[in-house]
Amino acid sequence: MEHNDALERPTRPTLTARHIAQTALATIDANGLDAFSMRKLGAALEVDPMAVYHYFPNKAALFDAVVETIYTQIDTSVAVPDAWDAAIATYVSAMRTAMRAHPHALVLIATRPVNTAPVLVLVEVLVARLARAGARPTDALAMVNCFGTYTIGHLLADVGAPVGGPEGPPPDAATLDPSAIPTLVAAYEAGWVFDADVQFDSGLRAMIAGFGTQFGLTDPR
Amino acid sequence: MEHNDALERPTRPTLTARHIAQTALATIDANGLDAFSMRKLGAALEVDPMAVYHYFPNKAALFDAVVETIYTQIDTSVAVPDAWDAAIATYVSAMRTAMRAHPHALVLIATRPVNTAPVLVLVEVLVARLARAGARPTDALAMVNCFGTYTIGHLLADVGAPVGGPEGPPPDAATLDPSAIPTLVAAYEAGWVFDADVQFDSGLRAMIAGFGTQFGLTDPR
DNA sequence: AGAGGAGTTCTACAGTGTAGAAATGGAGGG
DNA sequence: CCCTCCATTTCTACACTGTAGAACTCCTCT
Repeated sequence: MEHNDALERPTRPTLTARHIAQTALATIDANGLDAFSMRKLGAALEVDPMAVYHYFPNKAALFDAVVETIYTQIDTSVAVPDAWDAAIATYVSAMRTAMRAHPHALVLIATRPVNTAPVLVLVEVLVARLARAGARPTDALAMVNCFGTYTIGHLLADVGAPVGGPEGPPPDAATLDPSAIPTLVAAYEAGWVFDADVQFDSGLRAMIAGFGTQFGLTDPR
Repeated sequence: MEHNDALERPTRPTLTARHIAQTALATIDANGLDAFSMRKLGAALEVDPMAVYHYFPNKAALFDAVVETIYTQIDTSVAVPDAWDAAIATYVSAMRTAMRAHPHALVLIATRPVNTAPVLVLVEVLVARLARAGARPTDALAMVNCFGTYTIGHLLADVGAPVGGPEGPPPDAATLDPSAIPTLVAAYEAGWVFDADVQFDSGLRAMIAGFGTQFGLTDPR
Protein backbone atom coordinates (compact mmCIF):
# COMPACT_ATOMS: atom_id res chain seq x y z
CA MET A 1 0.00 0.00 0.00
CA GLU A 2 3.05 2.19 -0.09
CA HIS A 3 4.24 2.35 -3.65
CA ASN A 4 1.53 3.16 -6.13
CA ASP A 5 2.33 6.13 -8.32
CA ALA A 6 0.38 8.31 -10.69
CA LEU A 7 -3.03 9.84 -10.28
CA GLU A 8 -2.91 8.74 -6.78
CA ARG A 9 -5.86 8.43 -4.47
CA PRO A 10 -5.66 4.99 -3.02
CA THR A 11 -8.43 2.53 -3.67
CA ARG A 12 -10.01 2.97 -0.29
CA PRO A 13 -10.80 6.47 0.92
CA THR A 14 -7.61 6.61 2.91
CA LEU A 15 -4.75 9.06 2.71
CA THR A 16 -1.11 8.76 1.75
CA ALA A 17 1.80 11.01 2.64
CA ARG A 18 2.57 11.28 -1.06
CA HIS A 19 -0.95 12.13 -2.03
CA ILE A 20 -1.13 14.75 0.67
CA ALA A 21 2.14 16.34 -0.38
CA GLN A 22 1.08 16.40 -4.00
CA THR A 23 -2.25 17.98 -3.16
CA ALA A 24 -0.55 20.51 -0.93
CA LEU A 25 1.80 21.46 -3.75
CA ALA A 26 -1.08 21.77 -6.17
CA THR A 27 -2.95 23.98 -3.72
CA ILE A 28 0.09 26.18 -3.17
CA ASP A 29 0.60 26.45 -6.92
CA ALA A 30 -3.00 27.45 -7.41
CA ASN A 31 -3.56 29.89 -4.57
CA GLY A 32 -0.18 30.89 -3.20
CA LEU A 33 1.71 30.04 -0.07
CA ASP A 34 0.12 32.68 2.12
CA ALA A 35 -3.35 31.47 1.25
CA PHE A 36 -2.42 27.91 2.00
CA SER A 37 -3.82 26.51 5.21
CA MET A 38 -4.38 23.11 6.72
CA ARG A 39 -8.10 23.68 6.57
CA LYS A 40 -8.05 24.40 2.87
CA LEU A 41 -5.80 21.42 2.33
CA GLY A 42 -8.32 19.31 4.17
CA ALA A 43 -11.03 20.64 1.91
CA ALA A 44 -8.98 19.83 -1.18
CA LEU A 45 -8.47 16.31 0.12
CA GLU A 46 -12.14 16.06 1.07
CA VAL A 47 -11.13 15.11 4.53
CA ASP A 48 -11.04 16.65 7.96
CA PRO A 49 -8.06 18.98 8.23
CA MET A 50 -6.77 17.15 11.27
CA ALA A 51 -6.43 13.92 9.33
CA VAL A 52 -3.23 15.23 7.78
CA TYR A 53 -1.62 15.27 11.19
CA HIS A 54 -1.55 11.51 11.18
CA TYR A 55 0.99 11.63 8.37
CA PHE A 56 2.91 14.79 9.21
CA PRO A 57 3.63 16.09 12.68
CA ASN A 58 3.03 19.68 11.62
CA LYS A 59 2.84 22.05 8.73
CA ALA A 60 6.60 22.46 8.55
CA ALA A 61 7.13 18.75 7.98
CA LEU A 62 4.49 18.86 5.28
CA PHE A 63 6.41 21.66 3.59
CA ASP A 64 9.52 19.53 3.64
CA ALA A 65 7.59 16.86 1.79
CA VAL A 66 6.35 19.43 -0.69
CA VAL A 67 9.90 20.48 -1.47
CA GLU A 68 10.91 16.91 -1.99
CA THR A 69 7.98 16.42 -4.31
CA ILE A 70 9.34 19.18 -6.49
CA TYR A 71 12.78 17.61 -6.57
CA THR A 72 11.27 14.38 -7.81
CA GLN A 73 9.83 16.30 -10.74
CA ILE A 74 13.24 17.10 -12.17
CA ASP A 75 13.53 15.53 -15.59
CA THR A 76 16.51 13.21 -15.31
CA SER A 77 16.13 11.81 -18.79
CA VAL A 78 17.50 14.79 -20.66
CA ALA A 79 20.18 14.22 -23.27
CA VAL A 80 23.48 15.28 -21.76
CA PRO A 81 26.26 16.68 -23.97
CA ASP A 82 29.74 15.25 -23.77
CA ALA A 83 31.63 18.42 -22.85
CA TRP A 84 31.73 18.83 -19.10
CA ASP A 85 30.63 22.45 -19.09
CA ALA A 86 27.70 21.87 -21.40
CA ALA A 87 26.74 18.81 -19.37
CA ILE A 88 26.65 20.80 -16.15
CA ALA A 89 24.62 23.53 -17.80
CA THR A 90 22.15 20.91 -19.00
CA TYR A 91 21.72 19.40 -15.56
CA VAL A 92 21.26 22.78 -13.92
CA SER A 93 18.74 23.86 -16.53
CA ALA A 94 16.69 20.75 -15.93
CA MET A 95 16.64 21.56 -12.25
CA ARG A 96 15.62 25.12 -12.96
CA THR A 97 12.81 24.00 -15.24
CA ALA A 98 11.28 21.84 -12.54
CA MET A 99 11.50 24.56 -9.93
CA ARG A 100 10.24 27.29 -12.21
CA ALA A 101 6.93 25.47 -12.45
CA HIS A 102 6.18 26.29 -8.82
CA PRO A 103 6.67 30.01 -8.23
CA HIS A 104 4.78 30.03 -4.96
CA ALA A 105 6.83 27.19 -3.54
CA LEU A 106 10.23 28.57 -4.52
CA VAL A 107 10.68 30.13 -1.15
CA LEU A 108 10.23 26.75 0.46
CA ILE A 109 12.86 25.23 -1.81
CA ALA A 110 15.20 28.06 -0.99
CA THR A 111 14.95 27.77 2.77
CA ARG A 112 14.15 24.14 3.49
CA PRO A 113 17.17 22.06 2.51
CA VAL A 114 16.47 18.42 1.91
CA ASN A 115 19.03 15.73 2.54
CA THR A 116 17.05 12.71 1.56
CA ALA A 117 18.45 10.05 -0.69
CA PRO A 118 16.84 11.10 -4.00
CA VAL A 119 18.20 14.60 -3.79
CA LEU A 120 21.64 13.45 -2.76
CA VAL A 121 21.74 11.14 -5.74
CA LEU A 122 20.97 14.11 -7.93
CA VAL A 123 23.81 16.07 -6.42
CA GLU A 124 26.05 13.09 -6.88
CA VAL A 125 25.49 13.13 -10.61
CA LEU A 126 26.71 16.69 -10.87
CA VAL A 127 29.58 16.30 -8.47
CA ALA A 128 30.74 13.15 -10.20
CA ARG A 129 30.73 14.86 -13.58
CA LEU A 130 32.83 17.69 -12.24
CA ALA A 131 35.19 15.24 -10.60
CA ARG A 132 35.57 13.49 -13.91
CA ALA A 133 36.59 16.82 -15.39
CA GLY A 134 39.37 17.02 -12.86
CA ALA A 135 37.86 18.64 -9.79
CA ARG A 136 38.58 17.44 -6.30
CA PRO A 137 35.35 16.14 -4.73
CA THR A 138 35.25 18.89 -2.16
CA ASP A 139 35.65 21.56 -4.79
CA ALA A 140 33.04 19.90 -6.94
CA LEU A 141 30.60 19.94 -4.07
CA ALA A 142 31.23 23.63 -3.49
CA MET A 143 30.64 24.35 -7.15
CA VAL A 144 27.38 22.45 -7.23
CA ASN A 145 26.22 24.35 -4.19
CA CYS A 146 26.94 27.62 -5.97
CA PHE A 147 25.04 26.49 -9.04
CA GLY A 148 22.07 25.57 -6.90
CA THR A 149 21.98 28.76 -4.90
CA TYR A 150 22.38 30.88 -8.00
CA THR A 151 19.55 29.03 -9.67
CA ILE A 152 16.99 29.46 -6.96
CA GLY A 153 18.16 32.97 -6.19
CA HIS A 154 17.61 33.93 -9.79
CA LEU A 155 14.27 32.14 -9.92
CA LEU A 156 13.07 33.84 -6.75
CA ALA A 157 13.78 37.25 -8.21
CA ASP A 158 12.25 36.23 -11.52
CA VAL A 159 9.00 34.47 -10.70
CA GLY A 160 9.03 34.15 -6.91
CA ALA A 161 5.90 35.29 -5.13
CA PRO A 162 6.48 37.93 -2.46
CA VAL A 163 6.43 36.55 1.07
CA GLY A 164 4.01 38.38 3.32
CA GLY A 165 1.43 39.60 0.86
CA PRO A 166 1.57 41.30 -2.52
CA GLU A 167 4.09 44.04 -2.96
CA GLY A 168 3.05 47.63 -2.95
CA PRO A 169 2.86 49.88 -6.00
CA PRO A 170 6.16 51.02 -7.51
CA PRO A 171 7.27 54.45 -6.34
CA ASP A 172 6.17 57.41 -8.33
CA ALA A 173 8.53 57.71 -11.27
CA ALA A 174 8.47 61.47 -10.85
CA THR A 175 10.30 61.17 -7.55
CA LEU A 176 13.26 59.51 -9.25
CA ASP A 177 16.06 61.74 -10.40
CA PRO A 178 17.22 60.37 -13.76
CA SER A 179 20.48 62.28 -13.60
CA ALA A 180 21.50 60.21 -10.58
CA ILE A 181 21.27 56.98 -12.50
CA PRO A 182 22.54 57.78 -15.99
CA THR A 183 23.76 54.31 -16.87
CA LEU A 184 20.45 52.75 -15.86
CA VAL A 185 18.65 55.31 -17.96
CA ALA A 186 20.97 54.49 -20.83
CA ALA A 187 20.17 50.81 -20.50
CA TYR A 188 16.49 51.56 -20.43
CA GLU A 189 16.68 53.78 -23.46
CA ALA A 190 18.73 51.18 -25.31
CA GLY A 191 15.60 49.07 -25.33
CA TRP A 192 16.34 46.99 -22.29
CA VAL A 193 14.23 43.86 -22.32
CA PHE A 194 14.43 41.58 -19.38
CA ASP A 195 14.58 37.99 -20.59
CA ALA A 196 15.15 36.01 -17.44
CA ASP A 197 15.91 32.79 -19.28
CA VAL A 198 18.75 34.13 -21.39
CA GLN A 199 20.02 36.19 -18.50
CA PHE A 200 20.12 33.17 -16.25
CA ASP A 201 21.88 31.19 -18.92
CA SER A 202 24.44 33.88 -19.43
CA GLY A 203 25.21 33.99 -15.73
CA LEU A 204 25.35 30.24 -15.48
CA ARG A 205 27.77 29.97 -18.36
CA ALA A 206 29.90 32.67 -16.83
CA MET A 207 30.05 30.86 -13.51
CA ILE A 208 30.80 27.52 -15.09
CA ALA A 209 33.55 28.94 -17.26
CA GLY A 210 34.99 30.85 -14.33
CA PHE A 211 35.05 27.74 -12.19
CA GLY A 212 36.65 25.91 -15.07
CA THR A 213 39.66 28.15 -15.09
CA GLN A 214 39.67 28.54 -11.32
CA PHE A 215 40.01 24.80 -10.85
CA GLY A 216 41.66 23.91 -14.14
CA LEU A 217 38.88 21.71 -15.39
CA THR A 218 39.05 19.95 -18.74
CA ASP A 219 37.56 16.86 -20.22
CA PRO A 220 39.79 13.81 -20.05
CA ARG A 221 40.57 12.46 -23.48
CA MET B 1 9.90 66.31 11.64
CA GLU B 2 10.76 64.01 8.83
CA HIS B 3 14.50 63.72 8.74
CA ASN B 4 16.03 62.89 12.12
CA ASP B 5 18.25 59.87 11.99
CA ALA B 6 19.85 57.65 14.60
CA LEU B 7 18.37 56.18 17.74
CA GLU B 8 15.11 57.40 16.56
CA ARG B 9 12.04 57.84 18.68
CA PRO B 10 10.76 61.29 17.95
CA THR B 11 10.61 63.88 20.69
CA ARG B 12 6.93 63.43 21.31
CA PRO B 13 5.55 59.95 21.84
CA THR B 14 4.49 59.76 18.24
CA LEU B 15 5.46 57.26 15.61
CA THR B 16 7.46 57.45 12.42
CA ALA B 17 7.44 55.16 9.44
CA ARG B 18 11.19 54.81 9.81
CA HIS B 19 11.04 54.02 13.48
CA ILE B 20 8.34 51.45 12.88
CA ALA B 21 10.30 49.77 10.11
CA GLN B 22 13.44 49.68 12.23
CA THR B 23 11.60 48.18 15.17
CA ALA B 24 9.93 45.66 12.91
CA LEU B 25 13.31 44.62 11.54
CA ALA B 26 14.73 44.31 15.04
CA THR B 27 11.78 42.19 16.09
CA ILE B 28 12.14 39.94 13.07
CA ASP B 29 15.86 39.59 13.72
CA ALA B 30 15.21 38.65 17.31
CA ASN B 31 12.28 36.28 17.01
CA GLY B 32 12.00 35.23 13.39
CA LEU B 33 9.60 36.08 10.62
CA ASP B 34 6.98 33.52 11.51
CA ALA B 35 6.78 34.79 15.06
CA PHE B 36 6.40 38.36 13.89
CA SER B 37 2.96 39.84 14.25
CA MET B 38 1.42 43.25 14.28
CA ARG B 39 0.44 42.76 17.88
CA LYS B 40 3.97 41.99 18.94
CA LEU B 41 5.22 44.91 16.92
CA GLY B 42 2.73 47.10 18.75
CA ALA B 43 4.04 45.81 22.03
CA ALA B 44 7.63 46.52 20.99
CA LEU B 45 6.61 50.03 20.05
CA GLU B 46 4.59 50.38 23.28
CA VAL B 47 1.64 51.37 21.24
CA ASP B 48 -1.64 49.89 20.14
CA PRO B 49 -1.04 47.49 17.25
CA MET B 50 -3.49 49.35 15.09
CA ALA B 51 -1.48 52.54 15.30
CA VAL B 52 0.92 51.13 12.75
CA TYR B 53 -1.83 51.13 10.18
CA HIS B 54 -1.70 54.88 10.08
CA TYR B 55 1.73 54.64 8.48
CA PHE B 56 1.45 51.45 6.44
CA PRO B 57 -1.69 50.20 4.74
CA ASN B 58 -0.94 46.60 5.69
CA LYS B 59 1.73 44.20 6.79
CA ALA B 60 3.01 43.71 3.26
CA ALA B 61 3.80 47.39 2.88
CA LEU B 62 5.57 47.30 6.21
CA PHE B 63 7.70 44.44 4.92
CA ASP B 64 8.66 46.50 1.91
CA ALA B 65 9.88 49.18 4.27
CA VAL B 66 11.81 46.59 6.26
CA VAL B 67 13.62 45.46 3.12
CA GLU B 68 14.49 49.00 2.26
CA THR B 69 15.83 49.52 5.76
CA ILE B 70 18.25 46.70 5.16
CA TYR B 71 19.42 48.20 1.89
CA THR B 72 20.19 51.43 3.66
CA GLN B 73 22.51 49.51 5.96
CA ILE B 74 24.90 48.62 3.17
CA ASP B 75 28.26 50.13 3.92
CA THR B 76 28.97 52.38 0.96
CA SER B 77 32.17 53.76 2.39
CA VAL B 78 34.34 50.71 1.72
CA ALA B 79 37.63 51.19 -0.05
CA VAL B 80 37.19 50.09 -3.63
CA PRO B 81 40.10 48.59 -5.58
CA ASP B 82 41.01 49.94 -8.96
CA ALA B 83 40.66 46.77 -10.99
CA TRP B 84 37.13 46.40 -12.26
CA ASP B 85 36.71 42.79 -11.16
CA ALA B 86 38.01 43.42 -7.67
CA ALA B 87 35.86 46.51 -7.44
CA ILE B 88 32.73 44.58 -8.31
CA ALA B 89 33.61 41.88 -5.82
CA THR B 90 34.02 44.51 -3.14
CA TYR B 91 30.65 46.08 -3.81
CA VAL B 92 28.90 42.75 -3.83
CA SER B 93 30.59 41.66 -0.63
CA ALA B 94 29.44 44.84 1.09
CA MET B 95 25.92 44.07 0.02
CA ARG B 96 26.22 40.54 1.27
CA THR B 97 27.54 41.67 4.62
CA ALA B 98 24.55 43.91 5.21
CA MET B 99 22.09 41.21 4.24
CA ARG B 100 23.81 38.50 6.18
CA ALA B 101 23.07 40.38 9.38
CA HIS B 102 19.37 39.62 8.98
CA PRO B 103 18.87 35.90 8.39
CA HIS B 104 15.19 35.97 9.20
CA ALA B 105 14.52 38.78 6.77
CA LEU B 106 16.46 37.33 3.86
CA VAL B 107 13.36 35.80 2.41
CA LEU B 108 11.76 39.23 2.32
CA ILE B 109 14.75 40.66 0.48
CA ALA B 110 14.61 37.79 -1.96
CA THR B 111 10.97 38.14 -2.88
CA ARG B 112 10.11 41.81 -2.39
CA PRO B 113 11.99 43.79 -5.01
CA VAL B 114 12.45 47.44 -4.21
CA ASN B 115 12.70 50.07 -6.88
CA THR B 116 13.06 53.11 -4.73
CA ALA B 117 15.70 55.72 -5.41
CA PRO B 118 18.32 54.67 -2.85
CA VAL B 119 18.47 51.14 -4.15
CA LEU B 120 18.58 52.22 -7.76
CA VAL B 121 21.49 54.48 -6.98
CA LEU B 122 23.29 51.49 -5.52
CA VAL B 123 22.67 49.51 -8.66
CA GLU B 124 23.86 52.43 -10.71
CA VAL B 125 27.24 52.35 -9.02
CA LEU B 126 27.80 48.76 -10.04
CA VAL B 127 26.40 49.13 -13.51
CA ALA B 128 28.46 52.23 -14.13
CA ARG B 129 31.64 50.49 -13.06
CA LEU B 130 30.96 47.63 -15.43
CA ALA B 131 30.17 50.05 -18.21
CA ARG B 132 33.49 51.76 -17.57
CA ALA B 133 35.15 48.38 -18.06
CA GLY B 134 33.58 48.17 -21.47
CA ALA B 135 30.15 46.60 -20.95
CA ARG B 136 27.09 47.84 -22.73
CA PRO B 137 24.63 49.24 -20.15
CA THR B 138 22.09 46.53 -20.81
CA ASP B 139 24.67 43.80 -20.35
CA ALA B 140 25.96 45.48 -17.22
CA LEU B 141 22.46 45.54 -15.78
CA ALA B 142 22.03 41.86 -16.52
CA MET B 143 25.30 41.07 -14.82
CA VAL B 144 24.42 43.04 -11.72
CA ASN B 145 21.14 41.21 -11.53
CA CYS B 146 22.99 37.90 -11.62
CA PHE B 147 25.35 39.02 -8.88
CA GLY B 148 22.42 40.03 -6.72
CA THR B 149 20.43 36.89 -7.21
CA TYR B 150 23.45 34.71 -6.61
CA THR B 151 24.20 36.59 -3.43
CA ILE B 152 20.83 36.25 -1.83
CA GLY B 153 20.39 32.72 -3.11
CA HIS B 154 23.63 31.73 -1.47
CA LEU B 155 22.76 33.58 1.72
CA LEU B 156 19.36 31.96 1.90
CA ALA B 157 20.89 28.51 1.74
CA ASP B 158 23.58 29.51 4.18
CA VAL B 159 21.84 31.35 7.00
CA GLY B 160 18.26 31.74 5.81
CA ALA B 161 15.60 30.69 8.25
CA PRO B 162 13.17 28.08 6.92
CA VAL B 163 9.84 29.51 5.87
CA GLY B 164 6.93 27.79 7.53
CA GLY B 165 8.49 26.60 10.75
CA PRO B 166 11.70 24.81 11.66
CA GLU B 167 12.83 22.01 9.43
CA GLY B 168 12.46 18.46 10.49
CA PRO B 169 15.25 16.14 11.60
CA PRO B 170 17.62 14.87 8.91
CA PRO B 171 16.77 11.45 7.57
CA ASP B 172 18.27 8.46 9.26
CA ALA B 173 21.79 8.08 7.91
CA ALA B 174 21.29 4.33 7.88
CA THR B 175 18.70 4.66 5.13
CA LEU B 176 21.26 6.25 2.83
CA ASP B 177 23.19 3.96 0.54
CA PRO B 178 26.78 5.25 0.47
CA SER B 179 27.59 3.29 -2.65
CA ALA B 180 25.05 5.37 -4.58
CA ILE B 181 26.88 8.58 -3.80
CA PRO B 182 30.56 7.71 -3.94
CA THR B 183 31.85 11.14 -4.86
CA LEU B 184 29.91 12.76 -2.05
CA VAL B 185 31.29 10.22 0.34
CA ALA B 186 34.75 10.95 -0.98
CA ALA B 187 34.27 14.64 -0.38
CA TYR B 188 33.05 13.96 3.13
CA GLU B 189 35.97 11.70 3.90
CA ALA B 190 38.42 14.21 2.49
CA GLY B 191 37.51 16.40 5.44
CA TRP B 192 34.90 18.53 3.79
CA VAL B 193 34.33 21.70 5.76
CA PHE B 194 31.63 24.04 4.64
CA ASP B 195 32.90 27.59 4.81
CA ALA B 196 30.13 29.60 3.26
CA ASP B 197 32.16 32.77 3.05
CA VAL B 198 35.02 31.34 1.02
CA GLN B 199 32.61 29.29 -1.06
CA PHE B 200 30.56 32.35 -1.88
CA ASP B 201 33.68 34.26 -2.75
CA SER B 202 34.89 31.50 -4.99
CA GLY B 203 31.60 31.43 -6.86
CA LEU B 204 31.47 35.18 -7.13
CA ARG B 205 34.98 35.36 -8.55
CA ALA B 206 34.12 32.63 -11.00
CA MET B 207 31.05 34.49 -12.20
CA ILE B 208 32.86 37.80 -12.47
CA ALA B 209 35.73 36.27 -14.41
CA GLY B 210 33.34 34.38 -16.65
CA PHE B 211 31.39 37.53 -17.42
CA GLY B 212 34.67 39.29 -18.06
CA THR B 213 35.59 36.98 -20.90
CA GLN B 214 31.99 36.65 -22.05
CA PHE B 215 31.70 40.40 -22.57
CA GLY B 216 35.37 41.21 -23.16
CA LEU B 217 35.75 43.46 -20.13
CA THR B 218 39.02 45.16 -19.28
CA ASP B 219 40.01 48.26 -17.44
CA PRO B 220 40.62 51.26 -19.67
CA ARG B 221 44.16 52.53 -19.34
C1' DA C 1 -14.25 79.01 22.22
C1' DG C 2 -15.02 76.00 18.55
C1' DA C 3 -13.96 73.26 14.55
C1' DG C 4 -11.24 70.16 12.30
C1' DG C 5 -8.19 66.69 11.73
C1' DA C 6 -4.15 63.74 12.56
C1' DG C 7 -2.86 60.12 15.47
C1' DT C 8 -4.16 56.51 18.55
C1' DT C 9 -7.09 53.14 20.74
C1' DC C 10 -11.12 49.97 21.19
C1' DT C 11 -14.04 46.41 19.61
C1' DA C 12 -15.07 42.84 16.71
C1' DC C 13 -14.78 39.16 13.06
C1' DA C 14 -13.33 35.60 10.30
C1' DG C 15 -9.59 32.63 9.92
C1' DT C 16 -5.08 30.25 11.64
C1' DG C 17 -2.21 25.85 13.63
C1' DT C 18 -2.83 22.21 16.39
C1' DA C 19 -3.62 19.76 21.21
C1' DG C 20 -6.64 16.33 23.05
C1' DA C 21 -10.61 13.55 23.25
C1' DA C 22 -13.95 11.11 20.80
C1' DA C 23 -15.75 8.42 17.04
C1' DT C 24 -15.32 5.16 13.11
C1' DG C 25 -14.37 0.93 10.88
C1' DG C 26 -11.86 -3.07 9.49
C1' DA C 27 -8.85 -7.17 10.82
C1' DG C 28 -7.75 -10.96 13.82
C1' DG C 29 -8.80 -14.23 17.49
C1' DG C 30 -12.02 -16.79 20.36
C1' DC D 1 -20.90 -15.02 15.53
C1' DC D 2 -18.99 -11.41 18.78
C1' DC D 3 -15.36 -8.91 20.77
C1' DT D 4 -11.25 -6.56 21.17
C1' DC D 5 -7.67 -3.76 19.33
C1' DC D 6 -5.73 -0.33 16.74
C1' DA D 7 -4.98 2.61 12.74
C1' DT D 8 -7.33 6.26 10.88
C1' DT D 9 -10.43 10.04 10.84
C1' DT D 10 -13.35 13.49 13.04
C1' DC D 11 -14.86 16.81 16.63
C1' DT D 12 -14.18 20.37 19.87
C1' DA D 13 -11.64 23.90 21.74
C1' DC D 14 -7.99 27.50 22.52
C1' DA D 15 -4.90 31.00 21.86
C1' DC D 16 -3.49 33.71 18.22
C1' DT D 17 -3.56 36.22 13.55
C1' DG D 18 -4.56 40.62 10.18
C1' DT D 19 -7.32 44.31 9.89
C1' DA D 20 -12.13 46.84 9.16
C1' DG D 21 -14.70 50.41 11.44
C1' DA D 22 -16.00 53.32 15.02
C1' DA D 23 -14.63 55.99 18.93
C1' DC D 24 -11.57 58.63 21.47
C1' DT D 25 -7.73 62.03 22.45
C1' DC D 26 -5.12 66.11 21.63
C1' DC D 27 -3.00 69.67 18.99
C1' DT D 28 -3.53 73.52 15.69
C1' DC D 29 -5.84 77.13 13.34
C1' DT D 30 -9.37 80.46 12.94
